[in-house]
Amino acid sequence: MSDTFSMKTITPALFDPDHTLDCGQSFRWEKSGDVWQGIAFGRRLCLQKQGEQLVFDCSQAEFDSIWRSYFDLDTEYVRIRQQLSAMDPVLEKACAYAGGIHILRQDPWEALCSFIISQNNNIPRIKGIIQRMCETLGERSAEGLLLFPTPQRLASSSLEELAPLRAGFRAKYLLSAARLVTEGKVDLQAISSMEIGKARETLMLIHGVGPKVAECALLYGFHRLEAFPMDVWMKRVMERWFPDKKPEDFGAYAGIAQQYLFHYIRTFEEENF
DNA sequence: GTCCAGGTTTTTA
DNA sequence: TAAAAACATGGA
Repeated sequence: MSDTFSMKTITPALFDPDHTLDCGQSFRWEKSGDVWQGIAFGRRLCLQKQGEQLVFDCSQAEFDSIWRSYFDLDTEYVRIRQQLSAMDPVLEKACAYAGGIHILRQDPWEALCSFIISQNNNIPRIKGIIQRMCETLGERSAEGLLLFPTPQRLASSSLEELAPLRAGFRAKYLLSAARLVTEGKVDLQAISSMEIGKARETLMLIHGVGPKVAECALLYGFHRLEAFPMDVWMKRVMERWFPDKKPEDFGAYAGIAQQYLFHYIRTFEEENF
């Protein structure tokens, strides 16, 4: 954080980078000291809180063209939280607890790969595999930043070439994704505007993409806020607090409800309330 | 050594 | 069809 000239400071309503960048939706952000650092859409960003303010180490132009959208700063989370809170007392608590989380607008391809890797895996290892994937197959930007590998680069790799990633059985799933995407059988552009059932069906053409990974890709990669990933934690949430509810009962912002509840129960369990 | 990790595929009954 | 087991890897 040096050049004050290129700083962009904002005071967003309750947006919390700590919650947002460390809640298991993205895997290329690291915090050292008070500063978050990460790469997205070919740009690197340093970000830190200063009291109520949020300091972005970038120009106004870059903030407007990339980060405003990436951090989803124009979605009305205050209104959405009010709407969700009114639905249910537990959801109200989750909103109060985890309401600083925004659903990032990540690159669809990167999010898809990330959640293929996430299956039956833990977060430190997911981050490691993605890091090695970038080091092994990613190109460098003009500024020397390590970019996420393209589908084309991955599709032209053999299983042996992917061995250094130590992705285990997931390596063949990544290849399937890369091949179907480059062949156009899974058209990421088209998925963005598909009816959600059709979008799920299309993503699940990939060998190694089941309902949960498809749902994560839709929520975190395509910003489909009605998507509701049902993992082991969310199954506990549903059994314990919403035995008579189904994901679609949470409405158009089910995905946000899911993210808040996920964060809520995980902390809840860890701290042994 | 055993268990587990934001699941999916394959095998078995 | 539904329930187990297998799948790679590494940290606790």
